[in-house]
Amino acid sequence: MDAPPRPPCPAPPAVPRHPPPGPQPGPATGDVLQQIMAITDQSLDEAQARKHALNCHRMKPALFSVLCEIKEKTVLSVRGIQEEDPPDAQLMRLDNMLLAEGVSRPERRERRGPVVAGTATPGGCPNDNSIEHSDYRAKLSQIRQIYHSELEKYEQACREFTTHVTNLLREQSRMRPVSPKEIERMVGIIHSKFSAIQMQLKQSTCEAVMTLRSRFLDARRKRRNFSKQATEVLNEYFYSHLSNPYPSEEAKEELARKGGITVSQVSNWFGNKRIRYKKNMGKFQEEASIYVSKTTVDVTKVGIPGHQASCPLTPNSGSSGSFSLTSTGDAFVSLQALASDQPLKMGPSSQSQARGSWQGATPPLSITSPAGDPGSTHSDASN
DNA sequence: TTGCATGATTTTGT
DNA sequence: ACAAAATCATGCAA
Repeated sequence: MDAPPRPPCPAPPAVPRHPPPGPQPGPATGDVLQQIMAITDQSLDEAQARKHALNCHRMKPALFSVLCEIKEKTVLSVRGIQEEDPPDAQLMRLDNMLLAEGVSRPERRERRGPVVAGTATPGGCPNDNSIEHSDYRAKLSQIRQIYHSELEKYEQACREFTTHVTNLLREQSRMRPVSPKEIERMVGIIHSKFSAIQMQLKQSTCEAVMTLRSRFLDARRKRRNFSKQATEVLNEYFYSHLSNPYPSEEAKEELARKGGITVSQVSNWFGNKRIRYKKNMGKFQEEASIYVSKTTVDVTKVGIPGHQASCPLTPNSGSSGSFSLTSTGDAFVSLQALASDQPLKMGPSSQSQARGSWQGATPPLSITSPAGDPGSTHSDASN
């Protein structure tokens, strides 16, 4: 039982001399109650004086303790109903997302390169997305700023309101029983109300970030052509493995690293390339001759084909000896086939299931005449 | 403005 | 699950 603070009271008695109007319910308490009720009708000064007089009334302590007792009972019965709710899962989700998006943190000055771009790109892949990227960052920063300023506002308002209510309750505790616990509870209620508002803020911030993301980072909407470096690397691999243009996972990773693109982009590229090449080989004649001859030069420069270190990009189907020697020799195979104008034949083990569909498409390229008109030479192959 | 090139996604087949 | 095929949407040169 916590006794409420009592204001200092110099003179004990001083019972108001007002003659109570009407019939009296009790000798002294009725009188006091009447006076309390009348306070609201009086002027401020008069009420203040009356308040002081009541505070000093000899019955006040007794009355106060009765009030305390009654209140304790009612409050206990009320309090059992609603206790502090469990940590909100929704709020946690929002917090996590804001943290992940970098909105929760005040402001970070990180100057890191893109995630996909490896450090080992000698040609230096110019970040195609830099413009969009900075635009995105600017917008994100704007959102972050708004979020933080609003959050600060809410927090300040919450603090002010809490202080205000606390003071008010402390003030009132002189007149009615208000335990510190109750003040605490009230503060808790205020905080929960304000955190509900904060949650709304977080929610709308999340929505804004999502919209921004979809607008700026949707790769399909913001398609950028690959850098020359990337195209070069991919084409080199494609034409040097023309008989089996299915890079293994490791090969894809290496290609991605060399080209400064992602592995899935490599996969996409090969998917597109295979289908488009097959559809219209004539159109790719020139390109093919360029890359094949390029690889041939490389091969001659490197020396004996078949040396693993000379070309780490081995096709995934090259598990047996046949591919260990064709990693670079693939160009040779192609060349031989091209020279003899015959479709390429791979080892039986290396050409299974899906690859079969490619096998028939392997072109009888004639790189001996790169400038030759493709339409006349291979019009049959184009469909 | 238009048509083609090209990267990404979706659908379909195995 | 993976690849082919179809389709979408954008980039870019003429």
